[in-house]
Amino acid sequence: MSSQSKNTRTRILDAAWKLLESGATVRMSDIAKQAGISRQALYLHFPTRADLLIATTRHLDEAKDIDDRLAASRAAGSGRERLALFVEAWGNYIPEIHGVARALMAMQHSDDEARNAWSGRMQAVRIGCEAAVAMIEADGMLAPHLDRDTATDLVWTLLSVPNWEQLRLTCGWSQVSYVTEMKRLTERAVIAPGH
Amino acid sequence: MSSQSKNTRTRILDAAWKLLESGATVRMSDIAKQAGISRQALYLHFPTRADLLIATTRHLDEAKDIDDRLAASRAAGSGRERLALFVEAWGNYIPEIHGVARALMAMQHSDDEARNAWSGRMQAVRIGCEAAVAMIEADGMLAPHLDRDTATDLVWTLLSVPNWEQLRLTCGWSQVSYVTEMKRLTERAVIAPGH
DNA sequence: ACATTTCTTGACATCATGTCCAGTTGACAG
DNA sequence: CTGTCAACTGGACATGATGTCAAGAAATGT
Repeated sequence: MSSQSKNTRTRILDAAWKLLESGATVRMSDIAKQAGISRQALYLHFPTRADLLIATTRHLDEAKDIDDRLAASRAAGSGRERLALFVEAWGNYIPEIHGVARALMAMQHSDDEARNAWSGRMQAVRIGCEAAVAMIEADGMLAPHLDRDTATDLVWTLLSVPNWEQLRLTCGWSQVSYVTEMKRLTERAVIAPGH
Repeated sequence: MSSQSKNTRTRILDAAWKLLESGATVRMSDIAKQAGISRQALYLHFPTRADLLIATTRHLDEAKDIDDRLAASRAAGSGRERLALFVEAWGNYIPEIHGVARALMAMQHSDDEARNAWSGRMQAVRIGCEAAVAMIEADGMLAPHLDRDTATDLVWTLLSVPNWEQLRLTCGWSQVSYVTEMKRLTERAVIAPGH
């Protein structure tokens, strides 16, 4: 892979990123134009649209240091704190990836590859949820009627991208309100009353 | 509109209903075949796919008496009870309309008409949420940091179809668990602690 | 029996993805 | 300077879905 090829690849990913960020419907030809190459050249780098979108999310993850940001919650001294830190990290990451996420979710229904890619990424988020829930459980603060899996399902679902879309875009909440309210809501969902 | 025409229309809607219920991807030609007519005849009754899907939801609403079922929560003696009854009514309605809902949500990104239709239906659900929240507020039990709109947004978001899909299909929850947990969760989300 | 509405058949337009191929350009090696 | 290789271009084409159009068949009502 020559350096020119790397440049082109990066130009494509940046172009896809920029266009998707704007929220518009993005065709392969739009991305090609934005990257300054022919539509066919896209297919020399990415065999399908799904591949391109998936590569774009990885590109974004790298650029935005998502791993580091999510890992920050590991420093927490309590389960409750860890949950709050995780909600903050993930909740503030959503808007940055929302354009790509949206495109990938829209393809889920028709494309297996896209579905697997997105579900894999969400599974990673679930692991973060589980770690916080496990710590809460270790602290003896897990709501009595919940087991760890169920509690993880709950937190994970609360933190889904569609929920962010609804509160933030449909209901018009600010990002700060969203994060604040999600911290409270996830706590109340899984931490035993009275703690 | 002759009676034969009515019959055909109904046959189409029933065909669409049945196919969508199965969860598969449904083309216009599939619906035509299932209804026993030509693909072109569909367009004599419904100008576009979106129109057909929208008509199918209305057809379902009628067949399933959704209005009566949602209205049942109006008999509640307290805000808390009203919320529980609403969660139960709507939560148990979701699986019955899920096939059509799924198709309509998938079209949202590309079709204005579909987006408006779906958003209109969701707005009706929001009104049900708001009624419950208003009664809770009147009972003096609304969580102190929430106003009525914000609390309604929260309950409404918790009860969204994507959340149902995630818990029920992705996480494998039973319908009973979903409803039970949603009752608890919506309560904890909007009712002041200690009540 | 006639007229009108409904439905069928088949051809066609459109739009996006993805494939194929012949030819061009640019960099680098000998 | 020249030949080679890889990346890229341009154009044509296949596919699959929605939606349109027009000519005729069939059923229905009067």
